[in-house]
Amino acid sequence: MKPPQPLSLDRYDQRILELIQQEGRISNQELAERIGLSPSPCLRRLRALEESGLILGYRALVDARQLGYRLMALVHISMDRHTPERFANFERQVAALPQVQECLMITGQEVDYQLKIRVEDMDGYQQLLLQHITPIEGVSGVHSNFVLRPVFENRGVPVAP
Amino acid sequence: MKPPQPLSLDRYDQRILELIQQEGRISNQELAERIGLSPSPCLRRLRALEESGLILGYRALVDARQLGYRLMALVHISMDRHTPERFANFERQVAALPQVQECLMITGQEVDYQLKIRVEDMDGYQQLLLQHITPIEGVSGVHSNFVLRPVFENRGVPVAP
DNA sequence: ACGTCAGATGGCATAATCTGCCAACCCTGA
DNA sequence: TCAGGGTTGGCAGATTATGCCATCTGACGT
Repeated sequence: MKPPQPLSLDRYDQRILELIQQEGRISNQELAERIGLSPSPCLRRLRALEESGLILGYRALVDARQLGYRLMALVHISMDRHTPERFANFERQVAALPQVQECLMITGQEVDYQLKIRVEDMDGYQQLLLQHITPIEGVSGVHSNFVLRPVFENRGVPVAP
Repeated sequence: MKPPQPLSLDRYDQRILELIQQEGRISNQELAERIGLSPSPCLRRLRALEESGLILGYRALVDARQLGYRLMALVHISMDRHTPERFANFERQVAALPQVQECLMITGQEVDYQLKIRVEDMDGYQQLLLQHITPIEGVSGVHSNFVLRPVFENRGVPVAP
C-alpha cells in the first residue's frame, strides 16, 4: 500500500487493469490466458498492482433497484460558515447515513457538497432530508435533482499509457 | 438473470451481500466462515444471488489519481430540443468517451444530464468539452462544477430489510 | 562483440479452493 | 405422528492458487 509509485505500466499491466475492472472475480488462469502470459507472472503482476495501491479493492455490484431503492437523487448542500470544523462535522454525519452513496466537495458559488443518495421512495427522501441532513449544523441550503434514468454508472477508469 | 424476483433474503443472504460489496474477491470459504455457514450452502446462495440478477457483477476499484486523472468534474448538460432521438444520440456519443465515468438523466429546469468526468488536468477538461461534448447535436448548455475532494465514493448499497 | 547481471518468465509440485453429489436434518402442514 | 419440500453439511474429484527454481531476455559495461 505505497501511494508513491513511479508508475510504469507495460501492456500486460494495462490489460490486467482493464480486465479486472470489468470482471473483478476473474480467475488468475483466465486472466493470464487473456493477456497472453502464463499464470505465474500474471499473478505476480496482479499482486504487485494490489500492493502498490493502484488497485484499491474489489466490489460486488448490487442492483439497488431490486433491493427496493427505487429513487436516486443528487442533493446539493450549501454551508453557512466555511470553517474546517463545520466541514469535518458535516462529512462525519453524512458518512454515517447508509443511504448516502457518495459525497463530493465541489466548486460552486451556492454549493459546497453534492451527495448522491438512494432511498425507497419520496417518503424516504423526505425523511432522510428533514430528519438527517437539514439538521446538521452549518447546513444552510439544500437543493435536489432526481435521477430520471441512470444511463450508465460505475464505469472503469480508462487505462491508456 | 431474471429481474423479477419475489426477493426474500434471509440473514445469510444479507450478510453475503454486505460482505461481497466490501470484499468482492473474498473466497467462498472465508465468506462461509464469516456468515456462519459451511462452504456448500454458502456457494449455492452466492450463485443464486448472481443468477437472480441481484448481483450485477464484480469490479476492481482502480485509483484514478495514480493513473494520472487528477481532475474530476460534474458536467451539467442542457438540450435544446427534447426528442427521443436527440437523447439517444447524446447518450450514445457520451458513452463512447472513456473519460465520462457516469451519465445520469436528471430533473431540473435548466439541466437534462449530469456527467461525471475524469481527466488529467484543465487542458484535458477543455479538450473533452470543446472537442467532444459541446459539438454533440442538441447540446445547448454546459455548466461544470469541479470536485475539490471526493469525501467518499463507491459505497455499497445498504441491505437491511 | 562478448560477458555480466538484474529482472522477468514458464513450469512444476504442493496447498488451497471450488464444485457437484448425496445423505441427513429441519420445518411445515396434514 | 407422519410425510414432503427445502436446506444443510460432508465428501471426492476437478480446478485454481501459490511458492520455488531454472531459464530466458535485454541493458550495460568492458
